Amino acid sequence: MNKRQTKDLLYEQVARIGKAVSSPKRLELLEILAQGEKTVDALAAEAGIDIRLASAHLKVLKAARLVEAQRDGRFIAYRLSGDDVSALWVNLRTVAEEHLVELKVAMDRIFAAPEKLDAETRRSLMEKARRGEVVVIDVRPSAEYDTGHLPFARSLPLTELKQRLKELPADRDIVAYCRGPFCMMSAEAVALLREHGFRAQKIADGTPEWLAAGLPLAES
Amino acid sequence: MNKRQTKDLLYEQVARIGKAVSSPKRLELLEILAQGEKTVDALAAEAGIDIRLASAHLKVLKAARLVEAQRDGRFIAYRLSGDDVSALWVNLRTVAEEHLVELKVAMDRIFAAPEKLDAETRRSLMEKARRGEVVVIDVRPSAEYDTGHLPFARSLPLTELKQRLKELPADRDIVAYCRGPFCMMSAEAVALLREHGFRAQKIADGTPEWLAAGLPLAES
DNA sequence: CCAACATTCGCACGATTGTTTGAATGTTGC
DNA sequence: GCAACATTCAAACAATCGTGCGAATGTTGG
Repeated sequence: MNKRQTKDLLYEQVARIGKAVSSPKRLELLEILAQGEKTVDALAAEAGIDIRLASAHLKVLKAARLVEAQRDGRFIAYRLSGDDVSALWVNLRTVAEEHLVELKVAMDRIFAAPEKLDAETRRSLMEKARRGEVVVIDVRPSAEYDTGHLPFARSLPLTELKQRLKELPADRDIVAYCRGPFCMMSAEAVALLREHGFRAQKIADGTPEWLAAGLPLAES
Repeated sequence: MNKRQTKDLLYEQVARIGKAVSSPKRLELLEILAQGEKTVDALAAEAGIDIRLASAHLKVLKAARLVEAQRDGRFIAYRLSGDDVSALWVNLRTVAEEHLVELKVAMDRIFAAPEKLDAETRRSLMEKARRGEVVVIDVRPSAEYDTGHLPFARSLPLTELKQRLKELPADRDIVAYCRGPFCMMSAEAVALLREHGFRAQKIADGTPEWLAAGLPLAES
């Protein structure tokens, strides 16, 4: 085998990963899976697609070894096959945000305040949360919180927020986060909190971004 | 616009990046461009494709804003549009190496000794090179060396190596590197050096890997 | 066996992609 | 205007993909 054929073979393998992440729906599935393992049912519902289409996309992702499946009773649970896959999603999205003007303007229009964090801000937020100066709330479904969450964050799912407002302090800053920059749950939470007189703001980070930045998550 | 349409729009933008990196040839072009800017001619020759096909692929990469073009006299030079693109290439290749068994066995077969480096080894290598305990040689074309190279590395292109063997010490370890894990130039250099009695070994890193690891490059 | 979850198959439609080839067109330096 | 580099166009072929839908098939727990 000559040099060219060898090279072609190598790049072809990497392109398998590229092909797997070349579909919007598959990217959405990856982001959802970055929040923890899910069943096909849950994934299809979350992504707004037919369960059979979800199954087909998952098959592609599995063939590229980006996800793995494990049967759990009557269900089959899918999960990312490693933290590096989560990091790849963050990397792809970051490159897109950085270079694609269309994405920039779309995000500016949807999310009024971006609240991107750098390494310094992340550490200082964690410090303030540890000292109780701010309250960090995780507004994702509690199952995703259980899989892993920001240190010192408490679980307060968006669906339960309205009923549990009294658990929050009115005299301290509240910081909400959800799945990441594309997720709208934290924005909705902040809107609701401000309506009720709380001092609330959101951050763009989710657990994948936190992890990709080399910071630790908390479990349970 | 409802929530679903909004989400679809966001993921669609990220998928533009995914589509751009879903072709083996485009990935090869990206890796070549990660070594420094090149003309269409040079890229086509390096990747072993027709100049018109290279032009078409570059058009796709430009549409995804992964590369930029600049006219320089009669030539048009292409370059990556940022270090994050180089990091994306490293990330994609790493995920592929980590998860795709086919790629693992192919690389084991081609490159006998992988010589992957971790953060610790990288720093210690740089230290030893600084103290002159080892000689680090960059066997890429000198133009690529000029764009950026590992600190304390000296340029010794593979094409000139045979004629310049007397410049190398016979009593010290020689470490060769080239474009990265997929590049075969350092392996060829090591084979040639050992034939002539030198103590030589290669490392898998190229400048993109060095950069992605957060380490500095040297210029000039 | 039944119910629930997941996958597969077949079929369809439209759309896109990669590649090759010949020819023409732009752009620049001289 | 000529030569050199780059891009575009047109045509053609094979191949793949996304999607949607109906139906069937596996697999598991009860």
